[in-house]
Amino acid sequence: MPGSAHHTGRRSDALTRQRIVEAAVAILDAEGERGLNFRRLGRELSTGPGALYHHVAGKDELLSAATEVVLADVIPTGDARGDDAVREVALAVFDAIDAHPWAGTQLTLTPTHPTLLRIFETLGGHVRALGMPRSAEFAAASALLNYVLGVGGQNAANARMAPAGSRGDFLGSAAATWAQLDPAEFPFTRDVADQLREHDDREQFLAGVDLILAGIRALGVTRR
Amino acid sequence: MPGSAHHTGRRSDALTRQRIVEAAVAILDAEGERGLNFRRLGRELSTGPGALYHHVAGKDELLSAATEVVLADVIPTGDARGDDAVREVALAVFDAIDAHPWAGTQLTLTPTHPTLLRIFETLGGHVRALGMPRSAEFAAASALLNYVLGVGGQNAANARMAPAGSRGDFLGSAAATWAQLDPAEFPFTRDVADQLREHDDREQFLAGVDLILAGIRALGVTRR
DNA sequence: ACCTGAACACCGTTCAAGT
DNA sequence: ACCTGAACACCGTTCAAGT
Repeated sequence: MPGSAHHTGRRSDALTRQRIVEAAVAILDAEGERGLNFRRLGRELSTGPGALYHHVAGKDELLSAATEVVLADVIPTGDARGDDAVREVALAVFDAIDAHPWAGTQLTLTPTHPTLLRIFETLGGHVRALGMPRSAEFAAASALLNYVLGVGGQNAANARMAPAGSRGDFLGSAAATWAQLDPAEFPFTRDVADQLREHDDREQFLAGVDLILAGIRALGVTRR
Repeated sequence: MPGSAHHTGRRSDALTRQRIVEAAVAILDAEGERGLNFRRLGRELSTGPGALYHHVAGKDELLSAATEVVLADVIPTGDARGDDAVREVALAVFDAIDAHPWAGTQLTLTPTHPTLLRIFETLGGHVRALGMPRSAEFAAASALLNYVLGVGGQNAANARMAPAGSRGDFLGSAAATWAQLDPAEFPFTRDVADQLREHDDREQFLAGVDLILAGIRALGVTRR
């Protein structure tokens, strides 16, 4: 933090793109997509809504920038290889969306988001290292990305329905609903109601990643 | 409409929930989420926006009902078994979302949508028939559903960016962008740019389903 | 009971006027 | 150049008044 000696209040700081995006992230984390609007954001930064347009193009760009902020640094660039490397990347994205559900919504809504490209590249690199035929790499990396985004989107939607720490209640009542379904029409869902109540989202997410990884080995890997 | 003494408007039929939902589907199919609003819908049905609230609770319920209309009947209840049955269900959902992208967005946004329960049940029933251990069935069915929803969400987002028949151009220019990426930073994505241009969405979707199915066989099937 | 459409409460965005 | 906030154009929803 270089610069000014007097640090008396936030009003003394100039309005910058970075401060706007950070304030947006704070509002989004605290209240979700619904809480963010330009009047509210202006109030938070002690200015009017119009001022923000000197630094961001509009709401879409603001949401995109906020998503970038919370996702850009989470993709691991460690030295893990093979299945573990894929798991590590997938989990990092899962955890980031779990912490910032609105970012998950955003990613599923904007297929051109720069962060998606970086996730795809990282997954693809690790998939390539598994030794599939070239012709199957693209499909495998896409499958992993789409699965991660699918879970992220559902996670974000669930967070919207059970915002606070009411997650347990939400799962519990959903499980109760499942348990009371007509056994003739919903035999499977009824049977797994207990597993819904007790399951761990993160573990189950990883189980899905492992399923795809096992499929890659079974279908695609050149002999080892 | 000559001779009509009591009915002064030009509306030929009474306003019903079904007619409203059908008109909404028509607008959504023609112009996407952006084209649907209560004033427009009222105009289409020769009435004011307020009249619609006598038949639908609000916009959320209207979108939910519209999604149900285009997805309820597509889930196959045929006599396919095993992997083919799973593929059939997944493809049916894929095709429905491909034909009505806004419905894909809706499904990824509302995890409690009744259609999701039916898709989950159907997938789960077919997964169970594969003979996995009970403890793994829930995770496998969830993985399939999340993958289907992930692809559906991305598909819907792509449709929003390339609305008309401009899909080829969209893919082409995306592939061109990928081909020009920095080979040091994006080696994988750069290499698969050609595959992006030439790939078939439906085939690639099915490849992902097959990956998960192969994983189920490799990891979970009881028969050894 | 059903319908009507003006009115209300928002919210993204613009722009003339200020510093 | 940057900021301000009133104003504009929407849009979901409500409601008093009509049939």
